[in-house]
Amino acid sequence: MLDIRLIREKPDFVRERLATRGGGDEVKIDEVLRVDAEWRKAETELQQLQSERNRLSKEIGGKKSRDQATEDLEASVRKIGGQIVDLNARTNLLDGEERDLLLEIPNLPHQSVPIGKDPSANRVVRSWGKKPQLTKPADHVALGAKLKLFDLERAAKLSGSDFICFTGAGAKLERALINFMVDLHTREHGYTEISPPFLVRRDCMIGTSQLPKFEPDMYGLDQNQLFLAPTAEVQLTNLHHDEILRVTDLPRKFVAYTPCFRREAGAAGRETRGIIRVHQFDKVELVKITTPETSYEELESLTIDAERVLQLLALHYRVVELCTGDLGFGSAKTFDLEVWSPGQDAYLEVSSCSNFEDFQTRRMQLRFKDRDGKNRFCHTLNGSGLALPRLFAALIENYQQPDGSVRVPEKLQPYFGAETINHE
RNA sequence: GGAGGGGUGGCAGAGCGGUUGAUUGCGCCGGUCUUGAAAACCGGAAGGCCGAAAGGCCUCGUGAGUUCGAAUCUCACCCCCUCCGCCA
Repeated sequence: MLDIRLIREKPDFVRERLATRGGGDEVKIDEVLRVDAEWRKAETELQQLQSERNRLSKEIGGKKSRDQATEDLEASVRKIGGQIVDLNARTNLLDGEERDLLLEIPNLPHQSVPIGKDPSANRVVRSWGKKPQLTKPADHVALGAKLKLFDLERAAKLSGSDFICFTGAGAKLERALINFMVDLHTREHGYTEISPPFLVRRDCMIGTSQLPKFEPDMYGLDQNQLFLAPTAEVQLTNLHHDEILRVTDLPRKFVAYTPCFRREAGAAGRETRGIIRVHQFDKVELVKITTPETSYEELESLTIDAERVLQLLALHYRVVELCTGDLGFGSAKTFDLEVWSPGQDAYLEVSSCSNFEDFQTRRMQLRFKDRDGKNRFCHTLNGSGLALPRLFAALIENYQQPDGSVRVPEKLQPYFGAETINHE
């Protein structure tokens, strides 16, 4: 949520920054300002009446204690009371309207973000490793079938299309990757491991800005008013919502492995083959809660923490800085990690590392007391570290051998318990 | 599913119709003392909104009600906890 004061003071600046996203959201600013002006007018009027009531009530109290008549005063207060009720209803209505509008406006891109309409304007900031030399590489679907690593047909029996059922060595590889990543981030990168619930309340989903705008993409349990979390970002970022943290407690760094649930309503055919885009997938997520002063350094280090997974697995990847038009709703700046997929002959997004600045914390009232004793909104960041199905796919494609087996990366062998994955 | 208890400032915990936006303890910040720290002592600070400012307003889970006046009384809702039952 944007700061209403910023919108009041620099509406042109806000409009201009929003326009760089290309979503047309800048037109909402006029509406917000109109409602805000109306609300403030009503609020001021309301406060004057309340002030008057307080003054008269105090006077009544004084007179009563001296046994003096108060009928006239009481009548006046009653009259003011009626006006207050009406005006209060109005300010509440306007206030709610204003908040609803603000909740649907995306974050402002950071000044450093390249301007652009679509992914073609994204900027590759670095790449690591190189593509493996493979002649006619099989893609993960073929490899998975041959080695019986997952079974999409059987998954469909259970849950419908676009679900994965890992099997045998595939299930074990998935589990090995999870443990490998969580251990790495806890032992070497200083994150605290969390194992959160997978169902979350509506207000948490609003806090991290999946709602209200993206409700059609979410799985919800109407009966219980709960949602299946689409990413552990929701749980980890909301851990401290409605709190005032001490500055000495920051930054907080969390890592969690969780399944993630996405309806992806209307997702098109592109990039959906095999296990690349599914309704449920596992992910190891990194979240940081920081002060505003350090959040951009923390974004750099968070990205590097995620990259480290790919480096240790010796997988070629590149880091892409998203342009304004490709930025997620709440993000001010994002680096995507894209791993090389020989089978797709393309790069696959396996992580999205973003700084949300105070966009989420303003929604969820997450603050810290700074060294001057002033309460300020924290900054929040998150990134996958990493998303599993795509990492899985890239891994087996990159490590496939001429004989049809898959070699297990050295660092993963202690977790997997073998050096290769062979035919049964 | 059944029965009960409770939601107050960073935390714990008083207050139960009128200078109580709130006693106190812990924690926190500043100071004195100390080589430094601890202890002790003194002092400071709830959150938010409107306003250029002066100042004003709101908030004791949320909303409505009673009242001249509500943290305090009534009702509804939300949330948390305990016990019993069922269950992994």
